[in-house]
Amino acid sequence: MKFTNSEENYLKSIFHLQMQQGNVSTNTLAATLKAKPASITDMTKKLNAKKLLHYKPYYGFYLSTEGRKAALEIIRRHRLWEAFLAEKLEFQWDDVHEIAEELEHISSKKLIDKLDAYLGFPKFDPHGDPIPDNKGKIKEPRKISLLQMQTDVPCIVCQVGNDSAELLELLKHKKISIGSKLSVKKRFEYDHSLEIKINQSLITISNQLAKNVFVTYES
Amino acid sequence: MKFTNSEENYLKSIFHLQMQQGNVSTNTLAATLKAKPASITDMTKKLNAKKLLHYKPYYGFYLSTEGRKAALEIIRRHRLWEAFLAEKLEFQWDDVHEIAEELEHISSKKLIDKLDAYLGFPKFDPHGDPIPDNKGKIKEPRKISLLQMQTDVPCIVCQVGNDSAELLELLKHKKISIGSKLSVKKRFEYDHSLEIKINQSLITISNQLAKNVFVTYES
DNA sequence: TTTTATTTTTAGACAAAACTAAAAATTTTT
DNA sequence: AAAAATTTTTAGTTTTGTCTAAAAATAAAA
Repeated sequence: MKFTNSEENYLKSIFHLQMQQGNVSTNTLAATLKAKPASITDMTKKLNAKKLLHYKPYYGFYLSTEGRKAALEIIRRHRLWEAFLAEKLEFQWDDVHEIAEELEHISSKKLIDKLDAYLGFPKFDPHGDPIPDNKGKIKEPRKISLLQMQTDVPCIVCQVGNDSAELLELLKHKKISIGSKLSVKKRFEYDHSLEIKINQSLITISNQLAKNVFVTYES
Repeated sequence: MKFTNSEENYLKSIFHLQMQQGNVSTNTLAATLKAKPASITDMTKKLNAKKLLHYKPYYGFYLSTEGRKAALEIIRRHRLWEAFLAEKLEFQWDDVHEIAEELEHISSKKLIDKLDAYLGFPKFDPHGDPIPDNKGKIKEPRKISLLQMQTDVPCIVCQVGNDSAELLELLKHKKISIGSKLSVKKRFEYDHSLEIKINQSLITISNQLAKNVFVTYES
C-alpha cells in the first residue's frame, strides 16, 4: 500500500510515541507533529478507516499490525538513508536527520533493498538505532522492560539475560521460552512489573525478570 | 528560493521543451505534463508572478534567467541521482528515471554537492545527458544548430568545429569568438539558418556555420 | 456529586493543485 | 473578410491537509 507523506509521518510518530511512552493521545501526537489537535483527529480518522490504527478516545491510539508494518518500513528507509549520508557522503552523524526526513518518503522497495545491500546490510544507523530488515524485523533484541508499550504489540522472545538456573526455572514455570509470542498488556508504575499476554493467558512478571527477557518484533 | 514539487516539474518541462522544440505553448506543456490546459494556465500564472518565466499568449512560455537557473538545478539533481543509482546501486541505466523523478525534489544543496563529490563529479548521466555543475553550467559544449531555442537563452561560445582558415575568416567577420555571448532569436525552417543576437546586434548565420559553433549555457 | 479543567471533536474556512464545462481570444481556412 | 477550427482562459468544483473557534465529552477537583 502507498501512503502520502503526511500519513507516513503520522504512522512514524505514533510508532515512536508508542515505544517511548506507551500511550499516544491526540494532544501528544499534536505536540510531536507540531499540528493542532483538530488536525490529528482528521488524519487519524483517515488512518483508522484504512485500518492502520486502533483508537479509544481518552485512552489512545495504537497501530494495527498493518500500521506497524508500514511504520517499520518508513523507519527502515529513514535509518538506511541516515547510514548512507553519514558513511558514504561524510555527513556528521548529527546532521543527517533532516535530510533523511525527506528521503524516507521515497517508497521504491527496490531502491531501499539495493541501498541496504550497498551499505552491507547495516544493523544500526549513525545514532545507534537499529535498522529494521527488509521484512520489517528489528534484529537487535530489546529488553521487554524497556519497550514501554501498553498495548498489543506482538513480540517474540529471542534471548534471555543469563543462564542462571534460577532464571531458567522461573522462565520454565511461566512457560516463557525462545520463540514464545507475547505482548505487553499493562505496566504498573509502583513496582515496574508487567502484565503480559502469552499462550492465550495473562501473567504478571516482575521488573527483574522483564529486564532479562529480550524480544524482537514481528513484522 | 524553494519550490513545490509541482512548480519544479513545470520548470523542468518548460526547460526541456524549450531545448527540444523551441516553442512551448499551453497545450504542449499540458501534453508533456499530462495535465489539462486549464491547469497549465493556473500554474504558469503563478510562475509568472514569481518571475520565473515570460509568456506571450499564442506564442509561448520561456524561462527567465531565474527560472532557467532553477531548472538547471533540478536537472542537476535528477542526473546526479541517476548516476548514483546506476553506478553505485547497480540499477539498469533504463531503470533509473522514475526513482530520480522523486529524488530530484530533495533540495538540500549540501546533499547534492556531497553526492556530486562522492560520484567524482561526473559530466554525464547514464543516458549520456550532461550534468550541470554546482553553478548550473553544463560543461558539454553543444552546437547552436542543435539547441533549438527560439528565445533569449544566453549562451557563451566555447569552441568552434575546426580551424580551417575559411571558417575562422567568417567568424572574424561576424565578430564571433570564444567567449562571445549570444542568444538565438529565430530559426528559419526553409534553410535552417539562424538569427542570433550578438554584441547588441542581430545577425544571420547559415546552418553550416551554426553546426560549427559550440556553446555552453550561462548559469 | 457538582463544578472545574482538560481533552477531543465538530463545523466551517483556506490554500494548493488539480479538474470540467463553457466562454473568449486568436489563428487558419474558405 | 467571414466562418471554422484551434488555443487559451475563466468560473466554478474537488481533494488533501491544514487551520480556528466553538461545542461536546470526559476526567479531575472541590
